[in-house]
Order: sequence, then structure tokens, then C-alpha cells
Amino acid sequence: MVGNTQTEMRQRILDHATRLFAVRGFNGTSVQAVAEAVGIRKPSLLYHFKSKDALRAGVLDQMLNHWKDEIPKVLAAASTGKDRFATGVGAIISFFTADPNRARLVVREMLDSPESVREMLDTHFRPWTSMIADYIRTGQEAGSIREDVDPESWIVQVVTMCIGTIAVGDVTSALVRRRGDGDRPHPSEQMKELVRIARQSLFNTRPKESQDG
Amino acid sequence: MVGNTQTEMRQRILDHATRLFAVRGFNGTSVQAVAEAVGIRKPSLLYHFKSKDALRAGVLDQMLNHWKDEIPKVLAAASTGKDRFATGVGAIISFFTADPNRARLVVREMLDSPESVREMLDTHFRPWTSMIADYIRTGQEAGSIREDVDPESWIVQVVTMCIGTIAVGDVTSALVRRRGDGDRPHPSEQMKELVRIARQSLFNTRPKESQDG
DNA sequence: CCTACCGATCGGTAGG
DNA sequence: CCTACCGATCGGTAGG
Repeated sequence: MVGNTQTEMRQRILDHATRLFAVRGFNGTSVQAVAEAVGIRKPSLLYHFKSKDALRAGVLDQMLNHWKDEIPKVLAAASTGKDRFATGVGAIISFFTADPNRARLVVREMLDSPESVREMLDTHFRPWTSMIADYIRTGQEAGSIREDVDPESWIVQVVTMCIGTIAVGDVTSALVRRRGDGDRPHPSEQMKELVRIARQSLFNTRPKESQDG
Repeated sequence: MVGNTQTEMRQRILDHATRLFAVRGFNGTSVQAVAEAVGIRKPSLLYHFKSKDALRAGVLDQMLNHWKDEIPKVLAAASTGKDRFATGVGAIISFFTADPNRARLVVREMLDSPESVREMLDTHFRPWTSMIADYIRTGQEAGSIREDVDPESWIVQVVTMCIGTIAVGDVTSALVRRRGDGDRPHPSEQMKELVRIARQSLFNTRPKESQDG
């Protein structure tokens, strides 16, 4: 358990591969390019990951493992409906804004390998989605959440909006710059509006019967 | 002006290139693959488009030209605020659902060439975005639209949600399937919820002072 | 972790 | 619109 250089090198390779796959795409990134970024030769990289596809799988596995730990933590931390909303949406936003390349990687993978991502979502995320949807249905029965919300679809739309906005927010911000406003970008304003849209399409407006913990 | 085979062949190439670039990505599609789909040899394709990048530009130009004609038409057709919402969101949804590969192509291009897409949005779409944002501000002053809406950001969020949902809807629908519901996909339910979210985050709930034309 | 090397495929050109 | 061909780069292996 001393200097585990083997594992360290694997992590270094994964970090550079994540970044390059996110920015240039899997097909736009050569094994050679990843090796150069790490500072080793191509055959050395292929010792740690026996093929380019194994490297892709390693990158995705790393992200999957993050959420396998994170989701139960987030759901356990929040008690009331409003808390669950803020904590859940906050966890997604902070994870992907901490490194927008994570969002770009997810979007690229959905486009490049839709079937395998479908399977991954079905296996690892659908149980959680069902649980959150049930929370929403409970809130609908209690009157705190709008009756016309389609729980599963609402979740998918909000996650799509989050990941999409973070993945291509630098591009779409070209539409937001006001006249005479200089070159200042408005990423946080985008996220604020996103949260507002998500919240107001979910909760009932009447502020009575608030279920505080 | 009789049998213009030259232009016809260009269009055939563009159609197959659009589909292949959307599904496999630009870097994942060889000129050879496009030529095979069309039914000609690679050097013949390169007679019509002098390089692979010229082919990419041709594909994007075609889509840009669609919206150059469509946006003014849509804005002219709608008069009241609710009409503008329905017509505008409807135009985007119907264009991209007619061929989801269009949405995939847009997303891929934003990821692969963020700077050039930024420039394109700034030049060709920002004027329209500003105009629509002004409509929203007028609605805010009249009281029909929520005061807490950030007009430009709202537009970007809704367009992101539309294109994102259509581009990867087949994948994210893996999260929506209810237990014991069979394999039936729910694309239209996704779009219905999207429209609901967009509408309810935009308009004020009080149904008085409706501005009919 | 390296040097040396492999067959396959890439975008593109020559020339007709 | 074709056949024939180019140098460059691809993912991956041999062997140490």
C-alpha cells in the first residue's frame, strides 16, 4: 500500500483521456494523442489499457462509479420536497459545472453508442428515477406539486436541460449577450434560469401547506 | 433548366452525409462511407465537394438556409403572445422531430467546432433571439408573462431542451419506461411535458387580461 | 515502460 | 464519373 505507481498511472491516463474524448470525441482522439498528453509512448499506454475501447470503457466506468456513490448520498441528505429538489438539482449542476467536459462526454457517448448507454441507464439509473418519480407523485397527492406534472418525463427534461446547458453553454451563450454588454459571458445566469424553470414547472404556487421537516 | 443531374447528385450526397455525420459523427464517417451510401466512388464524390470539410460545410449550410427562411415566416404568422409561443416552439419541434438526425448533427457540431458554431449563432440567430426576447419583455410589462423570466436565458433553455430531447430522446427514454409497461417508447409524452414546462415557466397563471388579436 | 514494426484505412490527387 | 495510386496516420503487436 505504498507508492502504487501502477494505479496512479492508470488514473493519469484516464484523466487525459476523459478530457480529450470530451473535447475532440472518441473517433477524433488517437491513442497516440492520449499517450502524448500523459507523456508516455503509445505501447506503454496499451499496457495499462489493452485497447482503445478498453480505455473508453475505463473512462465511462469512472463516471458511473461517481454516481453510484453520489445518488444514495443525495437522496438521504434531503428530507422535504423543496430540499430534495434543491439538493438533487444542485448535485447534478455542481458535478457537471466542476468540469464541463464530463457533460460533453456524456452527450457524446449518448450520440456515439446510444444502445449501450440506454442499457447503462436502464440498469444503473432507472431504479433511482422511479424512486424520485414516486416522491413527486406523493407530493402531487399532498398538493405541494402540480397535478399536471408527468414525473418521469419531468426528471428526464430537467436532466437533459442541465447536461445540455453545461455541455454546450459556451456556444449557446452567443445568443444571450445583450447589445452593448461587452464580451462578458453569462453562465451562472443560464443556470439560475434553468433552476427557475425546473422549480416553477414542478411546485404549486400556493405557498400554504408547506411540509417542513 | 431541364434534368440538372449535377445539382441532384449534390443533394443526394448531402442527404447521405447528413445522416451519416449525425449518426456516426464527422470523424467517425469516412468519405468512402458516404460515397458507398450514395452509390459512387470516392473520387467522384470529391469532384462535387472538393474536400471532406467542404462536405461538412455543405451539410451545415443546408440547415442554416432552412432557418433563414423559416424564422421570419414563423414570427410573421403569429400575433398574440400565446400564438407566438405555440408557433415558435411548434416550428422547432416539428423540424427536428421530422428527422432527429438534424438535432444530432447540431449537437455534434456544437461539440466538435464550438467556436465556428458560436460565430454562426451570433451572426444568423442572435438578431432573432433579441427580437423574441423583446416580445417577452413586452409581455412582462403587460403582465401576461412572469416578471422573473430572464428572456434570453429562457429562450436558450427551451431550445436546448428541445434539441437535446430530440437528439438523445431514444436513449433517455430508458429512464421513463414504467414498470410492467412493455417496451413501448414515449417520445410524444416527453414532448408534451417539455411544452408544459416551457409554457408554465413563461406565462403568468392568472388568465385575465388575455391579449387576443 | 521502450524501440521497431505491422496491415489497414484515411483524405486526397493524377489522369483520363 | 472512373481506375490507379500517394503519403500519412490509424490501432495494435513483437520483443525486450
